[in-house]
Amino acid sequence: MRVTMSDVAAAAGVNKATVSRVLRGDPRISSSTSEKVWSTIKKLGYRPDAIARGLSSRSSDTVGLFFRDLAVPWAGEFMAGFERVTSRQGCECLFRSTGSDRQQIRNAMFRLISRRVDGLVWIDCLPEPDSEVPGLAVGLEYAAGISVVVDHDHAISSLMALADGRAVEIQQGEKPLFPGIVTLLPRQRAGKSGTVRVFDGVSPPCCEPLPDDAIVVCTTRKSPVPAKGIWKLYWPAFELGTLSARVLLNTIKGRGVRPDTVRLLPVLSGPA
Amino acid sequence: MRVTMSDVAAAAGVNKATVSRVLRGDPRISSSTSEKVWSTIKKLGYRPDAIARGLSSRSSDTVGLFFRDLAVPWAGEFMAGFERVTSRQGCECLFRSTGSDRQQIRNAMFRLISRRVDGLVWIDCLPEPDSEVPGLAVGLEYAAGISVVVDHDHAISSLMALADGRAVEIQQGEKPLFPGIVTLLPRQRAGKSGTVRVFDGVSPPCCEPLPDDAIVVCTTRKSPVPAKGIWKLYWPAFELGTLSARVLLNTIKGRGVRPDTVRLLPVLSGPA
DNA sequence: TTGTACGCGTTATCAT
DNA sequence: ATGATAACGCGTACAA
Repeated sequence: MRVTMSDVAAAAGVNKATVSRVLRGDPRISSSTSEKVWSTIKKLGYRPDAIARGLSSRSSDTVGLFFRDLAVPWAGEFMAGFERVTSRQGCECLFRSTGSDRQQIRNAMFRLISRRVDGLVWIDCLPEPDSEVPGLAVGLEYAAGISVVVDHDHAISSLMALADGRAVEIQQGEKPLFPGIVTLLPRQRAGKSGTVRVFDGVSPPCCEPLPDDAIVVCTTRKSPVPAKGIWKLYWPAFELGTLSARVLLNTIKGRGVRPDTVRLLPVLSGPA
Repeated sequence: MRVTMSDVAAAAGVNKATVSRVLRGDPRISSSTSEKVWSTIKKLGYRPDAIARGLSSRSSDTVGLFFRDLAVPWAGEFMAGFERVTSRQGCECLFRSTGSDRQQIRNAMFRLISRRVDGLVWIDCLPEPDSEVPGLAVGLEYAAGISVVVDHDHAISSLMALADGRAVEIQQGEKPLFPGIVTLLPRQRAGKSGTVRVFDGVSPPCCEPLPDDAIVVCTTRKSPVPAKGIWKLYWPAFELGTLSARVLLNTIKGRGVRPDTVRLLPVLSGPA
């Protein structure tokens, strides 16, 4: 049988409520009682039960992550960042891969809500309006609420600066890191010879750029390192995770977060 | 206020216990009562509370995933596979990135146990012995329990078959998919000219192989597609996820699973 | 077939 | 500063 709070209370000769207060660090507990309780806690190897706590406190220190598609290469890195922040706050994370079917998404959402999640993160999909808990959109802008996104404009600026008059060509695969970024490319003539070739979601065909050319691959920090001599446009997956976690936790705690969009800057970095 | 089981019972004019039985599909409930209860459930929009259920049933329909390093490119794909199976069974998944520090790992473990997880998956790290719940090792073999791994021997066989007398060279990056596979390579002379060059965790330097050569990249299904003309050795991340989930759920349900190692075969597939 | 009553482990609200 | 006790929402023997 597991050691419960009652066991501790009995062994320490105090009331359950007192134990609870000691655990929560209630200031109006005498240091003698506190020590007594703590020592019995350690002696008995007591560990609080998060489920029971959730039942009576009506919240669970748990958040849910909804991915439209979990099977993207940056998912792990994002979650790593997210988890780093939440775990320090004693908060656990559930995840779901939802796909695009609205009904399935809602089913998944209700399941998590029945788990009393304190908040939901919607990654590359739009928050359902009636989620009953604080929500945060990641990747897609969401005018009706809070969202964290990567700044595509800044990516374009960096590329144009690198091009410095040369032509810029962007090639994207099925699952690009910067979806739709091509439409942001200015429609101007190249003033210099040479081309900046950008590969997003596809491997570059060759790694030795021609003399005037520059090759840029879009990648996350932890992806397998591409060969030398090429530029990297980092899509900040990890940072997106840590930032999302901070924003969500603040929202949950009710720290003044109003509907807004937070933008993260992708970093263009030179060849090794 | 949320709709609870008592509300449904009161509205339907029956006892809480009856509602509970209807929900669990207890056969000894009259169909008339059952219909009555179901209709009130829908009318009131009642949704069962998983936390409360967990408290009284002493289990939570939740499992935990421990990654030594969550920030690997295949993490999402693995989780997608895992989640596909668990979600169909009404089971939710928590995740943690633990790193290699033993104490931190144990802390995280105790946190999840206090959440009453029904089982734990240890991805690329060894299960702690006193986890109190069923465990499953993924990636690393774990003699003392159940593990699911990718068959490195089979990978080598496939490569040797492809080489067919040519030399085989394997280059690995910091985070290879097949760690340690180089040591499995047979130490025999090449009988033919040409080389099979294998890249695991690093991008191939060039994508147009020499006439006699063959280029192989180790990858998962959903990674950005490498250029044409090269072979792929698939590391079955998604399948590893689905299989792990099945094995773990069976273990939890106590379906005869004895200490054993399940091996998944990587697939070597020709150039597009 | 259905109702009663207690237990699950904690938090919170009264008292004292 | 601490104790007693009632929620919290559900599962489940046991009774009817």
